[in-house]
Amino acid sequence: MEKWMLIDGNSIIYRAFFALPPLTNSAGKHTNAVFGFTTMLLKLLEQEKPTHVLVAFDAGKITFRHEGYTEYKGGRQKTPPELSEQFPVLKELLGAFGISQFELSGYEADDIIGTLTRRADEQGVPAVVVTGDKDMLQLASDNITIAVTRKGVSEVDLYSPDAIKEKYGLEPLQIIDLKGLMGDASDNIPGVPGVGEKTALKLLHEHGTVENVLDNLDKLKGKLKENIETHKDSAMMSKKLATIYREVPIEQEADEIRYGGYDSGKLAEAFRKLEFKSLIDRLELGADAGEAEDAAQAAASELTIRVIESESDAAELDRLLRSLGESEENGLFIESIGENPHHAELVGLAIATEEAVYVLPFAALAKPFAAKLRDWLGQPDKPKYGFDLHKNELALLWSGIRLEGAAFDVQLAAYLLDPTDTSQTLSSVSDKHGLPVLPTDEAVYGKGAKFKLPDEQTLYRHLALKAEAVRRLVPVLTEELNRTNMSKLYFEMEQPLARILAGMEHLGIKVEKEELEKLGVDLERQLTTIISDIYKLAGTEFNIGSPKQLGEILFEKLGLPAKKKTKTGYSTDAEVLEELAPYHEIISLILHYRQLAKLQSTYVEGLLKEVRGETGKIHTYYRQTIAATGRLSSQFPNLQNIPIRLEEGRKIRKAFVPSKPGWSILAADYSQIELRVLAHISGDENLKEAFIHDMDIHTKTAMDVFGVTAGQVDANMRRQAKAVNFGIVYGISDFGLSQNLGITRAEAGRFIEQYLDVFQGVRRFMDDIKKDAKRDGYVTTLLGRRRYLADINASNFNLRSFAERTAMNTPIQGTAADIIKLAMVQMDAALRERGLKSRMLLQVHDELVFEVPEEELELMKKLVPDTMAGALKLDVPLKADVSYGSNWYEAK
DNA sequence: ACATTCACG
DNA sequence: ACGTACGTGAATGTT
Repeated sequence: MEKWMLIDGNSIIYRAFFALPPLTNSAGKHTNAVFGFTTMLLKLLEQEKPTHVLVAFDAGKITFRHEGYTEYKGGRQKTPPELSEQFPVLKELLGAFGISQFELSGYEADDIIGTLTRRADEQGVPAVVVTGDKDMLQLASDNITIAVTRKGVSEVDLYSPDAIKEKYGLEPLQIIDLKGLMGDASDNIPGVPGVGEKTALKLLHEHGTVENVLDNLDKLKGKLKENIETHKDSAMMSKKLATIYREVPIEQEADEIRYGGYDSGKLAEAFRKLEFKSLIDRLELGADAGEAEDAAQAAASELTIRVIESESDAAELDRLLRSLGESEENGLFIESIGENPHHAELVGLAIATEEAVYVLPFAALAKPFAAKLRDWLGQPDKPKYGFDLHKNELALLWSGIRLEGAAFDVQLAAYLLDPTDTSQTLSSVSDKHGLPVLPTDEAVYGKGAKFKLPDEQTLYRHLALKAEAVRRLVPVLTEELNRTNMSKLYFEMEQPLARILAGMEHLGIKVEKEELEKLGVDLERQLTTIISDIYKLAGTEFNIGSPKQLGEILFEKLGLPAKKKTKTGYSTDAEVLEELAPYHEIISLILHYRQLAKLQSTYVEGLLKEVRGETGKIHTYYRQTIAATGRLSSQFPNLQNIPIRLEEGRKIRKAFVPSKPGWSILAADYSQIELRVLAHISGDENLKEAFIHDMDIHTKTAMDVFGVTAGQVDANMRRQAKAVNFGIVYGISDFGLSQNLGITRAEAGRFIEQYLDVFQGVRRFMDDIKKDAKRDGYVTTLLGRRRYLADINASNFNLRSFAERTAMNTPIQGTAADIIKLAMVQMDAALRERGLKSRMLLQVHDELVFEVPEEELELMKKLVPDTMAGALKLDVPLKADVSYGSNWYEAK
């Protein structure tokens, strides 16, 4: 039994575009409308099971409707570019689905669909029309059902003639009369002024058609009568415009829109390009199923996989080593379980060479017979081409196996090529750079609670495929780095840094548990008191840590004025509470509670959990491939956010001590590195001058912005100038600055104007960088690090503004990140060359922390700041301040 | 799994 | 008119 499904392409893609939040793939292409269209399509295909499917599109701008009424669809906003670019994508995707598409010059999608429904009626074939437009209800009949989207495009209401009767009390064809009277703002159909849906329905229930209403005008009275009288031509024309034309000369036969189901392979490929991962999973098109599975199997079957498990495989091992000796081309993949490499469980490794892929379970690598392979891993002159070698090196180190000789790291390179791409699995990197489909780890291992290693055969095959993917990605990414001028950045900075980080992390920093415990006891005592005080003031016990319960107490029970709201309820963040402080004494207690609770849970208890029993040290894990600006990040635990701003929290730093008695903690931090970078890249003479004379930059800014002398700058002026400087670095907006300073937007705007007048080079930089970003789609740091800005040309104000601020901030923050990374590479070399015992322990964005033996203290007090200041030559001097003490707190 | 809050530069 | 400061990670509560 035949069943047709006729889809109003334009209407659905428009609705989907406005209903879904912006969505882009990693190449920056907008995909939200296509995604919405696709989910709706899949749902309806499933629900309706049509034998024929057609998507109709409007063609061209002028249709026959414009002939009588040139304003038809006038006043419409131009289609946003984010949507226009999705039309060809959708058409291509429909191709992959195997779904026919029609468009016919001079006609709209409605007319094509109207014509086909007429045929369906004539032939007695059932059809469903899918649209976002209620006009189409006029096509409903015993054969024809209209599916109108609701809630964006996620659901549809089905209208049969009976359903229309029930809802409007009208026959399908009377929908045209309805439009004639009430008009349609979106199509610029005028109708009759003052007549909306209610009135129009009342008139039609009485008289049936527009013509009859006009014939019976004498039965009406007042303003309504007058309106219809004067606009009767408009009513008739509107009716005509709303009438779907059902005689479009369509040559195709029904057979040509027959739908035989989609080809999984083609659809999977199309979804992958669009990065519709959830849909791949939903249709089980993923790498663990169907075509992709076949592809993976095919790829694996083309590989020669040699498994080395025990001493009896010694011959294979020799072969591997010979292979590695003959050609330096290889691909190394080391599998470990767990995010934290300090605790990772090693699973196994695979090495791809030109002739075969060798796989060893980790147990085999640890055995005596594998000594030669372990040697190979540790030899700096034997090149390794790997994936996340930093993590590999660290994980192996804890098993006493060294990994040296990094020649190329696919993950690190992929990060430089697009630091905003958050999916850094080998499978996604491989996919993104055009290699054949690789099963995802999730497909092979499962995720979360379901994580499980598969049988050996599957596991070995997976590792082999990954090693082979690494081998094949190396030349591709090397070439990409060349093309984007990032080779130097990669080979001279990021790759050497990876090893340095692994060394710092493995070394760790000593923490006095007793010090933290002491602080913990003290905090506990204070918390107990404060909690009972809060309960007393609230008149009830509740969970202070629950924003929901706290909100109820403050804003309902105590009746305090609610300022901000979050998605889920009242906001109770510090900013809100500070404003409420004058109203009730409970507020300051809550703020104090929050502060102490944070210290206790995150810093006392959290850090204590991370101290290794054997050594009394904490080992953080720096991640080199996370931050979009090029900064490092720190995890397990984060040692880049140890309290310092408030004295109570700052005491936490007393627990961070040197690992050897008599040594010191030495810390050096860059002074105003971001503003110095700005002075350099903007070339602003005034700002450069300020740094060349090493002036207090906030005082200098206050002098220029307020037009006063140094002596006239008071603390408040300096504070405001400091906020302006922060704003400049973040990509200034008057609103942001006004929020920060608690002043009006107009005042903030004047500050900014004043600033940009005095620092005209900065103004030029801000303007130029935005222009460059719009032209190129990315911005770069001084050393050529790139960041793509997908939304820089968006029509959505918010998205575009965000991208513009990012365009201004990234070169500044990113260049500062480049500089300290360079300093780290140089410091590491300096310590080595001079054979010093001092060790670099931590990096906190603009600060480096060392432990230093007594006899090297004098030297390091000079070497560290000099190296940091000299890391990169700028047009302004760089400056680093150094301090030291018996612990990190004292090094201030 | 997601939202809120808050610690750092 | 739009409604924001840039970049992170961890703990806790809620769904």
